Amino acid sequence: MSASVDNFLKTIYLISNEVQGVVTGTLIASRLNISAAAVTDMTRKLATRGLVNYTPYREIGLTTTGEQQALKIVRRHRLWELFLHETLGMDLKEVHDEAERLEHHASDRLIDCIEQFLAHPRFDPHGEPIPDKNGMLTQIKDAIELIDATPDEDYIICSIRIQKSEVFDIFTHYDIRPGKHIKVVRRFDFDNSLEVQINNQNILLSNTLACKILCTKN
Amino acid sequence: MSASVDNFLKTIYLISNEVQGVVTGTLIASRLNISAAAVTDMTRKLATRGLVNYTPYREIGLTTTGEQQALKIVRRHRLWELFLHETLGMDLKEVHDEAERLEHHASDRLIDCIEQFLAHPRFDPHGEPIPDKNGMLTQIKDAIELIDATPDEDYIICSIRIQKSEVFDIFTHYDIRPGKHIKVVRRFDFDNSLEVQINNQNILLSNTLACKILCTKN
DNA sequence: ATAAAATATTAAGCTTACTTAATTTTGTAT
DNA sequence: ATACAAAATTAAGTAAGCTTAATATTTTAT
Repeated sequence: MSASVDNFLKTIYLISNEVQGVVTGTLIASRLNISAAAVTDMTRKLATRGLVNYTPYREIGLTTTGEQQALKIVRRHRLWELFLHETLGMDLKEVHDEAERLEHHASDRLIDCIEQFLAHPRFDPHGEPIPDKNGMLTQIKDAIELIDATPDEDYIICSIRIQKSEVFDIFTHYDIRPGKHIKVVRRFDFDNSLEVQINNQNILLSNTLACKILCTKN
Repeated sequence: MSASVDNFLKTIYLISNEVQGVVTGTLIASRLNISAAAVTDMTRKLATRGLVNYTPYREIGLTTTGEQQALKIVRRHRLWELFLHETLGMDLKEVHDEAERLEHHASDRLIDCIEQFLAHPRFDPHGEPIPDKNGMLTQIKDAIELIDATPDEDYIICSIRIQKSEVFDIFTHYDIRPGKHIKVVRRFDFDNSLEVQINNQNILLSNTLACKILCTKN
């Protein structure tokens, strides 16, 4: 698979997994910064390869094989992002573009090495789930707000809701971010705030903050 | 620069740095697995870009700019090889092919991160010198055999001479390999063997073994 | 010195992944 | 129902990086 094909499949996958994600040619074109004509060309080609379902003038969709391929690229992308950020200390703003290129040029073997090195992470640094080798991903839709977590059980943070920079600073300060383990130690009913354990520290979180943290049972 | 151009310049550089390295079109073609015609095409193109010196039917050479470019790719290749082996635990046999692809697709920024992560290494896992950001490299020709090292001074292993597998096993066992720091603690004149310090251990090396280790002063 | 071998070049053509411009189809608003 | 806008398609063309086959030049061996 070429990088172009990879990106094409990945883009269709990502669009169709957005809310109201309708995969139109113009949308693909604008995401990939190519012309609509190029999209038609590629779509026809990938249809003959059995990777996309295509009827002229109709919506474009992935076949099962196509989706598997797309998930493989998404997996590669998210593992690279996490690795670049976590291991090599690259800034969150830098990792996307870098991963965008590396995802096409690492062998399966290297991707496995990275996954192992990172101890089989389930979420990338943006909180997006990382598909496993079989394309399975921990659904964010199974996630709950930390405020609803069962006390004393181990959770993993999936993502943190879009936030103002001051709120962002609090999370950064306590190193509260996707992938981290977290446990509710105590609930304070009088103001619905929580005492949580994370990074071997106990921290008090207001109700507002606790609602911003999405997590899944470990 | 495209990957094709990168590889072309790198190949010329590597050939011309071999013993009796005469850069002929057929040699380039066979190293890159492309036709001789493709080599002529590329050579003409790169000549107009000022990267190679070209006179039809004559030997091909790099301009100063071309050599700088080549050194940049060599640097990337060797840093990747070391990183894949050292950090991600990939086998020495696997790292070349992997680095061969990654070298073209990492940003300068990522390469710097990797270099920093590895603490500015001077040799790759095969013992080849890694060009620094300015294209300077620690010359192997400045290297001496460990047997000739001044006692109590700090040396860095550059490379280890081609060896039988049993000898290889000894070096592997004591983790004696390129990039490692080593110091001669004592010389035994009666059999020209050495006691050396490496990896916080003192080890006895026969004269035969000590002659296989090439090193430079730190 | 010259023929044969080795090497390099030229010419023509291919594939991939695009482009723009013109045309067709579809969806929508009245 | 129909006109129009939006979207998709087709047609023709481009650049990079190759290929093979034919041709030219250089090197080597006698």
